[in-house]
Amino acid sequence: MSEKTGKAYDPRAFPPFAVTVDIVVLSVGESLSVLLVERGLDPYVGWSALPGGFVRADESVDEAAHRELREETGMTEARIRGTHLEQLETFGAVDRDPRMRVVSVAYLALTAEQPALRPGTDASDAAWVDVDEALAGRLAFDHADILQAGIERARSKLEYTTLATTLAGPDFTLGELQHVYEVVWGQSLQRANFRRKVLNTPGFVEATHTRRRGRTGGAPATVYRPGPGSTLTPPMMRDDQ
Amino acid sequence: MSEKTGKAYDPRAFPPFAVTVDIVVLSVGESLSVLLVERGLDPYVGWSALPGGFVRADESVDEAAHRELREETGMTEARIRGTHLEQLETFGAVDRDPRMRVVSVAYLALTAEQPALRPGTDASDAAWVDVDEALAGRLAFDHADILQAGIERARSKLEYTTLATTLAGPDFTLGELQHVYEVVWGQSLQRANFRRKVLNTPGFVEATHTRRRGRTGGAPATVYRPGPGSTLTPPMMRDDQ
DNA sequence: CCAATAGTGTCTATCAGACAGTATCGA
DNA sequence: TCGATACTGTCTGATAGACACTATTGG
Repeated sequence: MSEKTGKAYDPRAFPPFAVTVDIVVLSVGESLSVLLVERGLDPYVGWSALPGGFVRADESVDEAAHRELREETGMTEARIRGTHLEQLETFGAVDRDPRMRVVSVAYLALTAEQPALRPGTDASDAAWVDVDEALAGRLAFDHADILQAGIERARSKLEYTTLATTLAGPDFTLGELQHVYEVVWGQSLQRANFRRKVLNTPGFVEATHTRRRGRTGGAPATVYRPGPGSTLTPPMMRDDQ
Repeated sequence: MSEKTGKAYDPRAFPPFAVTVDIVVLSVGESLSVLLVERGLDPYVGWSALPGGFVRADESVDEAAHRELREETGMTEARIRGTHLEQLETFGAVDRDPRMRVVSVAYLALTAEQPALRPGTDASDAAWVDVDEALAGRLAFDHADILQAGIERARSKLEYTTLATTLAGPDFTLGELQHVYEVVWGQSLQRANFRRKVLNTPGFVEATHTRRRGRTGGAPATVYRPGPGSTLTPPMMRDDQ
């Protein structure tokens, strides 16, 4: 940071802000869903909101995001390690919180399937909600904007990174990985072309030489795990929208 | 934002933060350069720093970024309108400012050529510095990290958006546009292929039906202006690095 | 003339889109 | 047997990489 050069500086002269983190935790099951909590306090008491909280004086903003992910989602340590967390965007409108001036640093978390929410923890009021439902209903504060930004970030990240493997779980079949793409992008892909792209991209996936049977019949599928690569060049293509 | 659900809430119980904006203003002349100001106050007095300042109580963070861009760069209104400004990333390490807890929301600005810095304004101490020099020398606070993030954002944005036209100026020849890519990416491109890509991408550029003579001989080049398109699908290709 | 830049054309390799076809499972 | 899924192969069109060639300027 840097104040306006050449002017006198007095820290107390500048308005105090509260800084929070809010986390868009996305997961792919039947459809794309987001983790929401029910607010127990004013304002917006009883409304659905993204998990999050105030940044403490002795922790960085990134650390606060990790802490809130632990405290508010009830995810196990192992599940947290398999979760991708990145900074999304900062929301700083003047009136976004009716109580006081609050700037929120939003984060995006991508995690496999639906981690079991542990009852009895701080996350006992957390629930997975279909993103379409979440956007159609009412969310506290400007959380609908934040959720929208998170979804769009996730959509574009699947294009040029291997992050879909994080959403597909510790291991997965190519059919399951394709399902992740189809659910996040909201469009169907051609099986043969999808397989060719994934298997011809070095470092995307690694075969585990085991097979998995589906529930509805069909030949058993090879199980893969995430490969060492992180970027997709050229990217996975999707129809413009 | 949302505090930890189910716990008592008292705004005064949460630590006060100062919130600043810092702007990475990039421009392409002979090489890629960044606008730096010399700090006139402690800490880091006399050091180079990114332009920026505190967010006021009655303005949004985005508004603060626009205001600082006006106040600290000495750019004319017309130049400001031709400048791209977007949020980059938020830096929130605990000890990034020795005085107090400061969270900085960094912005990236892309502007044409080197706008004349108006002496006698707040920007009288502002100067364009080669980004390599800026990164090799010392910058105040964590501004080297912020600059690095800005450069990388600019590099990737040229791949999949038409923003290079913003850096090339209100109008430009294809040679000038290619020079923007080569300077930002630090690699040379094949002329014929670059021309084909630009001209075959609908909405990238529009011919003005005027021609411009260079300084070192050569045929006069057609002058283009930015087209209505904003995204490049498929993206402009560059060698991995 | 030469150097430098603008602009065009072409061959090739790669890759995405589309789709046909075979193989292996559960019911 | 049938429905469903896994997996392979192939044709075509679009496009990037590489490079050769001509045209027009200043010196």
